Amino acid sequence: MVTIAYPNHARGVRDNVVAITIRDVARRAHVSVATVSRALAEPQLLREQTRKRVLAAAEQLAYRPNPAARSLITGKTGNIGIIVPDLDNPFYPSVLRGVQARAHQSGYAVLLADSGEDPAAEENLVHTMGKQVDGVIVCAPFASDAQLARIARMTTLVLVNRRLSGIPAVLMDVARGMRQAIGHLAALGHHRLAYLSGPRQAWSNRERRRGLLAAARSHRIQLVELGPFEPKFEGGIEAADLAVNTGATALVAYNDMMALGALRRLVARGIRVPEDVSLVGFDDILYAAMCAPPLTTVAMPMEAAGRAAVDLLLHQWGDVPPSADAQLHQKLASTLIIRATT
Amino acid sequence: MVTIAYPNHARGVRDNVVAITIRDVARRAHVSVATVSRALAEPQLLREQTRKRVLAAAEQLAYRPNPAARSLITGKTGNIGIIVPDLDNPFYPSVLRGVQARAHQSGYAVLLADSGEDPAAEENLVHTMGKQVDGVIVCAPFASDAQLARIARMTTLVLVNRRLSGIPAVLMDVARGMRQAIGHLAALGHHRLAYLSGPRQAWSNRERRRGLLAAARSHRIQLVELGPFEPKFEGGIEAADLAVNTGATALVAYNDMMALGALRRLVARGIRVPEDVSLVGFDDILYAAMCAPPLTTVAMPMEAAGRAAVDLLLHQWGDVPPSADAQLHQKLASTLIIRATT
DNA sequence: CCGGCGACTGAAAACGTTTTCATCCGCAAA
DNA sequence: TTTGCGGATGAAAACGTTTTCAGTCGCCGG
Repeated sequence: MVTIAYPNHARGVRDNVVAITIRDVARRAHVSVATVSRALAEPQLLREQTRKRVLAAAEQLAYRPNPAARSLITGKTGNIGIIVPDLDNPFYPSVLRGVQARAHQSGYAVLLADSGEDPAAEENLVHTMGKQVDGVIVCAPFASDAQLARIARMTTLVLVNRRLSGIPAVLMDVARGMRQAIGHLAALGHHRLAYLSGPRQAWSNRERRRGLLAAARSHRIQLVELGPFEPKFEGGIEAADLAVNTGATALVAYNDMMALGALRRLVARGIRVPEDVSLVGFDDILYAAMCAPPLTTVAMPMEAAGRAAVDLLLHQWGDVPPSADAQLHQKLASTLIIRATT
Repeated sequence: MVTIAYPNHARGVRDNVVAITIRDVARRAHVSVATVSRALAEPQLLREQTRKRVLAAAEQLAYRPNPAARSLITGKTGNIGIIVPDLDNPFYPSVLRGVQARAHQSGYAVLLADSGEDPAAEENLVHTMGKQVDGVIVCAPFASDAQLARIARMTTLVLVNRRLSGIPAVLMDVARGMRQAIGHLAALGHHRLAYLSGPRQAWSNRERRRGLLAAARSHRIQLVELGPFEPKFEGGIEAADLAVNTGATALVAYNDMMALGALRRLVARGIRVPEDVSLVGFDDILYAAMCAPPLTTVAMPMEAAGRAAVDLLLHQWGDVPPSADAQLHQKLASTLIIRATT
């Protein structure tokens, strides 16, 4: 009789690997499971000799605690969730990057969800993540205040780019960047500019618009508002077509994607940038520096925002308030980056 | 005596919400916990009357099973992990998007990790994710075969853009796109072209190079290979500078980021694209369509790859072989997208 | 010599599920 | 009437940890 050995991958690969538990380590180190647990979590409670013995045993067996079992009893998961509206917008991968880096650095894993810009989905996702995470970072330009408040009642929450009373948030000081931008434009001699608006309901659009209005007033610059447009390349194209008829000599777009669309459309129509029309974007996504001509834009510290969001979570947990500033709202500065479209 | 009510966020917000368990539901429905469990997992085992009663109770209490407890006993987590080398490269957010969409659709959550292009980190991350996930999707251009094999022994694994015997993978048929690209270039009258190489060790670079060699030979086109360069915008700039001296009339870049860099550099040096030099990229990232002139590129089905990767995981688990093709390696077609740089 | 204290360790409970096994019931077949 | 059987349900074990509580031991002060 011949036994045929199947290649590993024919069956569930790891089925042959019997998971090794805390009990195995205990047995090998001749101690109780409690001692093993302590050796890993609170080494100072153990005699040097015992601790070493346990640690050695754990090492030899390549022991890894089962997170489910641990989570079951501690109520902590060691995970943080992040919900983004649209991974296609380069803005979000950037904050994601910051989140993921800081989280791993603090020993947390990251659960990602893409809401597809649907506020209802956002709330659902939080439900689904529910007990899987210790807290959630939410980028939700479209969710209503009520929805966010409900979410905050279910889990520890940090908002990104959205201010809501009582909920910790990472905000970006658009006013500052906007002042710089308008000042820059005014210095170049522009008197009339058009704002290419993003979605009306988007919190950040309202915020940027507000900053723009204030800055324009103080510089006595005429302001035309166009839109709303889809906050994407296509939206920018559409916006540019409308903008050329307004007599504006400078365009400020809701975000870089739109600015890029506008730029391309203007060039296609034979309008020179920046000679005929100046253009300013928002965000400073990677590609802003890569297009031709490179885009003048107000840089948002996206990665820093991601890190700050994680810090705010840690802070709420009293885990490790890494930067000791106990602010409810963390405000990050935005800066105008002058390139070649102005 | 006056009791001061602290605002919710001053303490752990959800501490006041006592988690409701399967026992609460059982009590309210006047059944045992076993019955509740069955009502949710195997409804057909219960009398209609009982089932309804339990479901109603669960609904009223807004009961959510504790995933940790469930995972502890079933050994399944309902999570899948994905490891990407660099979120800054728009390629990966795109596959991430596909992964996340398909995963959620199948009831799985997604754990994300960014390895920072460090193969050692990749292996570590898999360890860390370990029992947190049921399987892992890995985009690891730099990891060694041995490393990947080790990983495959620890968990269910699917590779993206990397072929390794015995490990399920999602591959992209670069040869096809490459043939189209070279055919296109040949038809335009090019006789001598330069390949702007990406990192030598990167599996996909070797693959693309191989496809290019074959295609060039069959079209009797001279080929100059430059590099390796950093597979980023800056690398493209560097590459362009070198390429202009080779007498090549067409450039094929390892990826779009490099192509974009090259494009910008060529234009900056007064070299007209495509009149003086043609340029072909790889990937079809979002920006490829947005730059000026829009980039001709070989489109990789990134989002589809993400979805396919999840399918391969499901398939290994026998969970729901959604598309019934039981292939070990899923090969997705790449297609030349002709825009304005050729 | 005794009482007590501090340092160290073990036994066992607890976390919230799923799953096995046993029980109960009604009904059809003998 | 008995026997057996299948369907519906419950009791309890099990999953792998952490944590509480109760020891045991050596030593110091009285």
